[in-house]
Amino acid sequence: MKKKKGNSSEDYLKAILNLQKSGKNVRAVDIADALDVTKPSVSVALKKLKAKEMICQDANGFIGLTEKGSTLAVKTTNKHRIITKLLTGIGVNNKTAAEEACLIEHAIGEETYERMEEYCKNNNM
Amino acid sequence: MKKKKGNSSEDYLKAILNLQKSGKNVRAVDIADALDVTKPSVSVALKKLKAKEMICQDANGFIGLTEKGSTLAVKTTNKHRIITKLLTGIGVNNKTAAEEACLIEHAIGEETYERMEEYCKNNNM
DNA sequence: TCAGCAAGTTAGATATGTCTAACCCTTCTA
DNA sequence: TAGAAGGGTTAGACATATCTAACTTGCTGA
Repeated sequence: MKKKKGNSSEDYLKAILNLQKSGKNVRAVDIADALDVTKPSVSVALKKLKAKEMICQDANGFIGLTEKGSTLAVKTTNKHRIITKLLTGIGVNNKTAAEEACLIEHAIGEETYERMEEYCKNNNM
Repeated sequence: MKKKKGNSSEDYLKAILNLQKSGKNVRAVDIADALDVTKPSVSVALKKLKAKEMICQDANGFIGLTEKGSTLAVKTTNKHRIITKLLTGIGVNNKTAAEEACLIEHAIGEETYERMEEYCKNNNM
């Protein structure tokens, strides 16, 4: 990942979910690499996610999503996927679409997300 | 306007352009009302816009857009309009579409904006 | 004429998120 | 076994945007 900084909690959760899918134990450094931020940034962000009971971290530093965190991570990931799909659908290149979807996903609410899902379904996207 | 805060320079320019269109002289308080922020917030924002030569303010406090500011304001307004159109096009209600377009417009670049324009044109939106 | 109000500004604080510097631990290795 | 290397955390600073409090200025009305 690159350029645009200023990640939100959801970006961190999304990254954690993504790393988990790759099968390895997730550590803070992995997240730092994935989001292209420094370790302290991750450390601070994880502290907040713990306070919100979104993640848990064991004695070895391995990070896991709680029920709550997982739900939000999945939701955010789905939003991201749908927005990317819509953008590429109108001709935006894949790379740009994925990057901008990352920013747009924080701007859209439940209603818009649902309309987007319907739109994709109705248009076989 | 309501809810979501954290306006960018572009939001202020857009508001100024919008107020100008209504035909009255634009003052800082008008912007504060339009964006639902306090006078100090506007004062600080305007100072930055002046530093970037986006606006000018006469002895009476009346605010005008410079060539540079006007160009950006128009561009941003167009972005906003197109995004709103696309959102309502997939079934999002007008109010939500307008509010979210305000946030999304800062997330999309030139390429995406052009693709959106083309899409609207090709679909008679 | 003087009090009061509207408009604009500055100062100081809060909230996010990021960075560098520095420090603590643990494990690996020469 | 001592030092390097890797992982994690804290402290302190910067940038952005917002707010409240307080001050200045100018106009208006009794």
